[in-house]
Parts: sequence; structure tokens; C-alpha cells
Amino acid sequence: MQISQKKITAVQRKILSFYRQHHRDLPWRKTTDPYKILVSEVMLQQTQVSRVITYYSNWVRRWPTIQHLARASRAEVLEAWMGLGYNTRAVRLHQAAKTIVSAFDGDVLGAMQHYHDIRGVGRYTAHAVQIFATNANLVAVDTNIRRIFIKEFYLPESVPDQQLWQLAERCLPKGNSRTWHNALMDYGALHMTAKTTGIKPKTSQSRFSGSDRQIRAAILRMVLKQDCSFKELQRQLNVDPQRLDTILGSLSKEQLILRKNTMIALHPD
DNA sequence: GTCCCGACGG
DNA sequence: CCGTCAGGAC
Repeated sequence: MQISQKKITAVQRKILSFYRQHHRDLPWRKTTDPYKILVSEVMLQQTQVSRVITYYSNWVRRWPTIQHLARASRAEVLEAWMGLGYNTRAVRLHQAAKTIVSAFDGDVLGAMQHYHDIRGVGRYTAHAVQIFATNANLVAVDTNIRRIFIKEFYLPESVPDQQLWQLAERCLPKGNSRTWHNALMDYGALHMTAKTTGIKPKTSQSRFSGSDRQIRAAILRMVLKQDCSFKELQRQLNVDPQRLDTILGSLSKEQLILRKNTMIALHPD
């Protein structure tokens, strides 16, 4: 990629220097508990820090260990998640807790090394948990870090992930991974923002109003209160039956709801 | 309208 | 590779 070691060192200095003066004090940075870090990372997937803070604090107070979460009911978990968005994440986090307790003896870090077995945990999240929990010499490239690298090293926005992750490994100050990644996050979120750089995120989202996402959320809210009939949902949400049926199909497949005959209930644990 | 410490299925 | 998934802040 012909990026000099000199340039890399300069970027490291600049970002670490920024971090010493402007670092954010976030609740999940006060712990090295892999379970709590995992909760924070799943919540932070495509969700702003400011919106995660209270959800995270409430969550870890209510379910302080992965064993507590594994014993929780699906309804409790979804109730606590509602409002954060991308509700499938809650189901997957709950399932992950159960799998980690039953198949990994509660060892979150061990599970992160076999993240392909844990749905809802990809390479980014698996590495991030290990980095922030144990200061592991791994790299994780999120939307902030991607933007920083593109800007600092003059890369095209079309740069493949593979190259970004390779470059990230060259930039990693070994033995200082946790601080380095926190520094990158803060530099990207506070200083080198999407607005100031004009660099667009990898995936853009469709409009929310009138979308299936909006209807999915409305359905979940109703079913969370009590079981509903198909007709009741159709009347309340004012959506055509065919579309409602399709949406209910996807919600069922993702194990958020359960359909029995014409009744719709929250999916059991 | 745009973005946010991604992951998944097709 | 491409579309989908919440919700609020700006």
C-alpha cells in the first residue's frame, strides 16, 4: 500500500495526543469484565454512544453476569431493549449468553475466539471485546476508524475491508491496544467526524418513516403488552394484510414473535 | 435528508 | 456484492 512507517508513527502520535486531552469517560470503559464489554459492543452496533449509555447502565445493573442474562426471559430482555433499535440484537445477545454459559462454561473471552459459533457477533465485535477486556494485540475497524484511515492515508472510500484491517495491524501500537482503540474511537467521533470529512459510511440506511422497520417496531410494542390477533394488528397499524403477513414472517424467523393460528405472541425463550 | 464503536441473509 | 434492520439527534 506504500504507506511509510514515518507517516504511521506521526498519525499515532497525533491521535494519542488528542486522546490525552479529549478522551470521553464512558461507563463501559470503567470495567474489564468481558461480559459487560460484550453488552456494550452489541448495543453500540450502528447506535450512537449517547443513546447507549443509559441502556448499558440499566442492563448491567439488572443482569450483572452472563449467567444472570442467560436465565432471563425473552420478554424481559426485549422490554429492556425496546427503544434502542435493531431488536434482533437483543434476541441474539440473549441467545449468545445461553450458548456461552452452556457450551463455553460462561467464558466470554473463549467464545469470542470462536465467534463464528455466536450469532450476532462478527469479527469486529469479537475483536473489540478482547481488546477492551484484556488489551489483546488485535485490531477492530469500525466506521470511525475506517473514516480516520481513509482521511489520514488518502485512501479511496471504496477501499476493501481487507486492506483497512491490514493497515490497522500496521498502525497498532503493540501492548497499548485498548488505549489505541479508545483513542481512535474518540478521535473519529469527536474530531474527524463524518460531517467534517464528508466520508460516507459503508452502508447507508433507507428512510424510516413508512418502512417495514417502523411497522416491525410497532408490532413488537403491541405484542410485548399482550398477545394480539392478526386482525387486531392490521386494524391498529393500518397496513395491508399481505404486507403484514410478510413482516410477521420475518419477525417469526428472527425469533422475535411466535404465530399460532391467527394469534401472535412474543417468542418464548 | 444524514449519521451512528455491524451482522446477517440472499 | 447488496438490501435489511430502530430510533433519535442534527
